[in-house]
Amino acid sequence: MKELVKEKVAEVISEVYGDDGVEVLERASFEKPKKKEFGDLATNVAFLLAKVVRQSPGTIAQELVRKLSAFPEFEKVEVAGGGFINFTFSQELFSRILREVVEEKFYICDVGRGKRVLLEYVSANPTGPLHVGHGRGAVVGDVLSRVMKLTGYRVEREFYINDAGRQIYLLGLSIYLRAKELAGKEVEFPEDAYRGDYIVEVARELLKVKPELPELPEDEAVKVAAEFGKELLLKEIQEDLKKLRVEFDSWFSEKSLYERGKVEEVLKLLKEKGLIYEKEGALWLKTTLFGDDKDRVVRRSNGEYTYFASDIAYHWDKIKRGYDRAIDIWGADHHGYIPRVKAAIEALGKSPDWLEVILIQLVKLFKGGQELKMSKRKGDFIPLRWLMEEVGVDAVRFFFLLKRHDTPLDFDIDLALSQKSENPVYYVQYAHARLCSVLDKAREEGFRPSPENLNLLSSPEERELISNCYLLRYELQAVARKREPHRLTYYLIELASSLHRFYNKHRVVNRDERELTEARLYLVEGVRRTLEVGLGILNVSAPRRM
RNA sequence: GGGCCCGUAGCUCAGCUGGAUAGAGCAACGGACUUCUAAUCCGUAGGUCGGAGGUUCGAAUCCUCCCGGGCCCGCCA
Repeated sequence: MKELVKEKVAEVISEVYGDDGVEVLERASFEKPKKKEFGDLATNVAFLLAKVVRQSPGTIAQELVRKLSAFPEFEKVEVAGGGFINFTFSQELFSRILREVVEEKFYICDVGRGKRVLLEYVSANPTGPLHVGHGRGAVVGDVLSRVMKLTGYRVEREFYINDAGRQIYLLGLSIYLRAKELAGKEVEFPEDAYRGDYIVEVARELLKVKPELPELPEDEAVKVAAEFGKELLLKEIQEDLKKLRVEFDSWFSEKSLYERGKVEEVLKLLKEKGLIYEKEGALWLKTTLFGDDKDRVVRRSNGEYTYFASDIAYHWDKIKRGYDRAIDIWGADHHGYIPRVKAAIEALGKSPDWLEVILIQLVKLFKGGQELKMSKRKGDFIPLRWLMEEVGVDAVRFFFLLKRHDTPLDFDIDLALSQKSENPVYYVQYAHARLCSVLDKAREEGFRPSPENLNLLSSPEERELISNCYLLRYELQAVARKREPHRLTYYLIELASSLHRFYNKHRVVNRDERELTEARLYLVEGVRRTLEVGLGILNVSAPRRM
């Protein structure tokens, strides 16, 4: 409907002010007004036009309104607030919108224009199980990818596996030491080793297939343990993600970058550009030339490459794969890392804006008013799997999207388990179940949804519902453009709320009024469908019965 | 010390490419079930949008400074 109104406004503006006026339309807002007295849609074009044609917003608005009133799609067009133009849609237009909601994929669009986007998320080290923070990033990435696809982007989803470097060595060492311990030997555990109980489990598994491990020379044993642990833990990560209903198109191995010589290759390239120098035995990249605070080491004086080096190679690989844009989703504690990666991208000849980084803030778990603490170092962090089992995947996914990704999230486990309206997941799911129940009941009584008399749906509650359904289209656009998937949960809560409001005020099935009943059933089907689609994008179930 | 993020109702937060009288949920109080799911709805109360300046027709939103909170500043990842 925004498109339709915009079209009519463009027509009128070009008639009155010529093509200069039409340009401001791109910047103008077409929004649902906050107050329902202001009609169904409002625009601020007159304010913007005022600067171009040098007349007062009020005068311009008057002029536009005079012509816009002629269109049959609008019941009323008026000026308010000194220059806003408020549109009240005709009943005929509402009927048209509802038919689209029921019969078409009204929520998809092409604002992405087929742009290719690489979305990288989770990318947890295969050195331990996923914790709840990873889960939040996973859900944000997953839902964002779905929405971007629906809005016309070509999205590929990737998980970067940090299967090289020091943390993998430490993983191997930790498993090896635990295995020795299990074999009854005294061991000393270094400070930076992984201490979680899962390491003992991995060691136990490894001993089953390789009982001689504790007797092997340490170098060899650590290597074996690292390889074994890495694969086992990666498999567990993949299982957790599957359980969380999060998918990827590709799994990119850091180690493969070394094996294919990609790290050396990209450093050579940067060296040829004169951006790498040697100091104190180490190799440095001149990231300060591109806005970083200081230059960064890419190869340490002991000959080992840093994590940054392989990350440069990784992003170089992304660049070469030809994406229009790359989006990385990281934990907020990595924010200090952004300038150097962007610097590297610029050093490689790409605009730093090509890479967008979305930061995911901390998740804190609360139960009985008490915070459940986590700390990865000590190994007593809260595993994502535990949370999924505790509250269910629907609640986990929905709750992770209840706040903007860059604000810390307090996850209330008691609330997630509650089966009352205070729990937003139940609130939305209940709306869907309720509608299914109405449709079933109506069918039993011989009523069918019908688009024959939609003009009967003229109450404020009905008009509001129709327009809220169609809003999904614009919410998805906003989610994609701003990269803010949490908007979708807020939208669904609002839609459910307007449904419950309608339901309490109007009876749907009424034997004495067949035409109205069937029109309302058509509306009910439209709302049900919209809820189903919205929950489907969140990948949260839409139950028929609760 | 430098950088990033945040500060909106008692609590948890939406709203931020400037727009009309700043919203929701929870908590509090008062109502609505012989009728399609009360797992719901309606109403009341609750605010110097951290503070001060600036930009302009208009600022919670943009800019500057200050206050308060979190995170990051390694030849770790």
